[in-house]
Amino acid sequence: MADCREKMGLKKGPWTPDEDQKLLAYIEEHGLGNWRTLPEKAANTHSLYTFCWLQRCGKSCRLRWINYLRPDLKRGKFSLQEEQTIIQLHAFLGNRWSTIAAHLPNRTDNEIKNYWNTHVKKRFTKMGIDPTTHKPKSNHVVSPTGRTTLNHMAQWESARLEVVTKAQSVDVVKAWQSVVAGMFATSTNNSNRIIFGPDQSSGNYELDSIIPIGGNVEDELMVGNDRSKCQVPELNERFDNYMSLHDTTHLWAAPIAENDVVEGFPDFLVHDFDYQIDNEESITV
DNA sequence: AAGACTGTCAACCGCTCCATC
DNA sequence: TGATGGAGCGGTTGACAGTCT
Repeated sequence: MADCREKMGLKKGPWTPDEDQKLLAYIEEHGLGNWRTLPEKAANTHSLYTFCWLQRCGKSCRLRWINYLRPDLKRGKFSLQEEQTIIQLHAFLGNRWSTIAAHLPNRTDNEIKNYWNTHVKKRFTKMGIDPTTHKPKSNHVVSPTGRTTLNHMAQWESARLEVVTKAQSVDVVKAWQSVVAGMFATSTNNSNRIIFGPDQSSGNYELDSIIPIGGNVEDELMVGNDRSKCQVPELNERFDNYMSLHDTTHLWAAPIAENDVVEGFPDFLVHDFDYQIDNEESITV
């Protein structure tokens, strides 16, 4: 494939400012359209910036535009809010970077993916939390009280819960909470609750296209009368993960003993966040 | 000072999805 | 209804910068 492209005279590797200019000029003039034929069109256009051929495949052009040239892109360090949103959404959606990116305005899926892999994933691993499942690793070293690692988790969880309360604009978070609430609701009054339902067109339960519908929890989600089981397998799994974190509350909510350090991790301090979490009192849920 | 190591991120690759014919 | 091709996605790579020894 690459050889074929090279034979066709198409270039790969880092983009030059000149190439960026040509691509921008073309998009400004013609708008976004057929990526595959764009380089040919750009090359044939008698615009100011097309004296030279844009020797890139359409795919490369699309990527360059989406990840770098788009004018609405927000570049630079992720804010605390953004990071927490990513963690929250990842717990629910997994590696669906494009879906996660859709909830972070002006950030690209590639950027989020990179951030996850280079920052968050590493931190989770250090905390003894499996970054894939968001569950504590079973073989992670803990103190004899079993409390310390959980304390770190608790602080992360505390921050996470904070964003749950703050990030009301993130509809997936809201919807997720709605499901969690719905699963344990005993009231018959469901009129104001958001409920997941099948995609209207396909009839499938699709996490990418979660839509609030009216109706009854039992009809749309539950398996028989069992409120602990959802008809969406992936949602069940994610919900289990969510609950597994909460299940530890009775352990880590207890007062922390002094000098309670993680064995084998002397440098593993109160928390290893890049950001500050106020204090340990905030742990209680 | 220099080589080794590590972290970051832009870009690529291969695959799937989906629209069109 | 199957074939085809374009768009988009997620995993991976590699270049480069920064840090360590």
